[in-house]
Amino acid sequence: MKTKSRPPRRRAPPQDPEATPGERTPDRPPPGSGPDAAKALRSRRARAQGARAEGGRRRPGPGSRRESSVQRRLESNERERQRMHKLNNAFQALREVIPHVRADKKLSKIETLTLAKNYIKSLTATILTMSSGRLPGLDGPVPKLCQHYQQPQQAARGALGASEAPPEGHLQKFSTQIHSFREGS
DNA sequence: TAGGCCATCTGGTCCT
DNA sequence: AGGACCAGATGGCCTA
Repeated sequence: MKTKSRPPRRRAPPQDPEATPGERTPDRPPPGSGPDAAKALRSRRARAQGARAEGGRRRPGPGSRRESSVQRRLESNERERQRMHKLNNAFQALREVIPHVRADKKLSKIETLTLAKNYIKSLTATILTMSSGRLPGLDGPVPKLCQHYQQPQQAARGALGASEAPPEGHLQKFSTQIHSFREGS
């Protein structure tokens, strides 16, 4: 897909904080309408959505109160932006420690998470394999790691009836995934 | 042009 | 009460 990282984009100028989402694009139906609305109302998300769909624009109070609420919204937007920037920095830090083949191709977020998960699994499997190889004088943290990973996971497998890949399977899966990402699938 | 990915805005809810 | 978190909505950019 993407072959190179893009420069940071600047979004369109901020919307009027008093405008409801439905007002932004008249060509899309307001959220919460349609056959799924009744079911969705039960969830927390849907309740929020429903409130928005009502289009109930709060009557702004006197000028100063309106201004302060606009100000609060802008501050809140800024905090949210900062929060997302921190999240993106964390994603970037994660990308930098995951080995992948195409250094010029920026991993997407979902690719980063998926590769990281399988990378951790493969490293864990490697450690477990090595530590079961009767290394002399090995009584440090590795046997503890063995216990930590083997016991709960076996218990969980038993409980869920799930079939987990053998240790070498993780490495295989990770390597396969790297190559599939390289090929852009 | 469609689809994927992303940044940003937004309002509800949770947490301190 | 105020900030953090969350997820839906929206629109821009890019590639196939």
